[in-house]
Amino acid sequence: MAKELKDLTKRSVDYSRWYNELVVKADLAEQADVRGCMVIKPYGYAIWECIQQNLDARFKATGVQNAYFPMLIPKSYLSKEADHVEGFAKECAVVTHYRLKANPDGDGVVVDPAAKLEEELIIRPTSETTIWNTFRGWIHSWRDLPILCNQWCNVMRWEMRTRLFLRTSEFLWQEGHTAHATRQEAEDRAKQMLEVYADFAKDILAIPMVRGVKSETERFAGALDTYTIEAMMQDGKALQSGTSHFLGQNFGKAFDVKFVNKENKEEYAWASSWGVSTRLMGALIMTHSDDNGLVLPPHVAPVQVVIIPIFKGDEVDKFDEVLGGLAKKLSAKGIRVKYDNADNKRPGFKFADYELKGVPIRLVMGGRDLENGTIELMRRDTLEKETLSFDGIEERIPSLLEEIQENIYNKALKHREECTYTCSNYEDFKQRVKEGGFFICDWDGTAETEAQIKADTQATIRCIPYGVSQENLRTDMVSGKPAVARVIIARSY
RNA sequence: CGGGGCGUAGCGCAGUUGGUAGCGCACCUGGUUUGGGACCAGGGGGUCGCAGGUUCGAAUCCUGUCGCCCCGACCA
Repeated sequence: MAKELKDLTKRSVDYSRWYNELVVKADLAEQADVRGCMVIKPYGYAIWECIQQNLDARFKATGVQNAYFPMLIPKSYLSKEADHVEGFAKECAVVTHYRLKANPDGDGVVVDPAAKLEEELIIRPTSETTIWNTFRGWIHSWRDLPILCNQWCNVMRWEMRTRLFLRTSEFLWQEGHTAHATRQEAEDRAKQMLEVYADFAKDILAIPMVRGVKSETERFAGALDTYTIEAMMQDGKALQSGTSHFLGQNFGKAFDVKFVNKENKEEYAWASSWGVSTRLMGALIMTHSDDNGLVLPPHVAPVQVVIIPIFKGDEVDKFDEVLGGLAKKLSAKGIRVKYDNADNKRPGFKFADYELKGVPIRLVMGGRDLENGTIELMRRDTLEKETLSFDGIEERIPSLLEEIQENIYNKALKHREECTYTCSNYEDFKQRVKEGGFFICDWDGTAETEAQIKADTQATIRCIPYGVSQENLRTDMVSGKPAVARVIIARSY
């Protein structure tokens, strides 16, 4: 595996094949038999749970509460917001019948034509419509606002081409939906949640995110503004990792959600929505992995420390006592630790396997160490080995985990910075953008220019980034017209 | 929906001018091993995607059909 991966990355011929192999071999997920769908395996799901728990706590700290809305949406709801339906209509799975019957011409079952639904139901591609239809009954007065709701669920979008974690027909996500009495409040909430996402990505996933605003063509269907966090993968491509939308009164109007304000006047409610999905798993994998497999930042690693004894025959008892005790001490410190004394796998196999799975720290003790009172420590991020005194080793682990977390983040940040360029010559741009990287360019603000760039290079405007000066704008490199914004352009997943 | 490719054991593949269906990994049994993915011996497992056709004989040739993968358009 390691060798195969190495060859692939070295040649850089097929980053996506490397990615696919890694996802499968590291036991994260596999392609389901059902078209475009994915089976998330227990190890992959453990990482997702860690993401869920941490994000959920952050949402709640901002006053958000969890709720659940139905998976099936009547077709008529979807047609109420014009832009929204246009954006999603092409990728909806539709339920038309509610019953099967025995096949009269042979084996198996067939759809019972008598069980045709009067109104078709759509499997949710996102829940704005059904939630705003529900909000109508919840919102009457300014005193009912704001409503800050989130749901963890699955959604379905019938994508033409799918890729494990990055784009599957069905995916797991959270979608937050808020209703507010004022435009300002809704807009602030959309921006606030983007910050929550960016902080989470940095603190937990060790992924540096570019925050910014989408151009009109890249905006969510039905939004007035879409805010985004964009990460750079190791091949220099961008990955949109989370979005937050200011929806204005579009859904308030479409679903007739009105309230009486403090001045006793009727007004439509203002909305935001925001989401991140299992795509974050893809971001995690493609940001940090190396030739030996996955590299997990300690804060998302289901196993942070693995302890492996090397023993002959029935010597295992001696190690169980010493290393079992160490495992207990570490887990008393809140560290997720695994003691692997299985005798059906050789040590070399275990080393390679835990590296493949990205476990941040490995502790190994053999007969020599037992005599000398030492233990070998290896950190996954640098692959460096060190022999340390066994006594007090547990004191060193927590700070080392933090150090690893930070190092992984800094590595990713450095890579992004090294692959971010400013560019004002279109011929030069066309050559270089193929190789990947973020290109900071001045843009004339027109969709024509965006379309031209996409047609020539497959690259798109990722966002108008925060933290990049918008002063002294020059001319657009494509049209030569005066620029209205400084944007990041890149090829993306 | 366009352009390319592939369907042979659980997975990855070979199979020449048509002639007894094979290899590696995984699996099972026994033994020796165990400081970087162990070795030896033995064993089980396949209507060659499906349906027709040509032929004494088809995984192989022909026709049809179904499914999957890759590259585009669509997209978090």
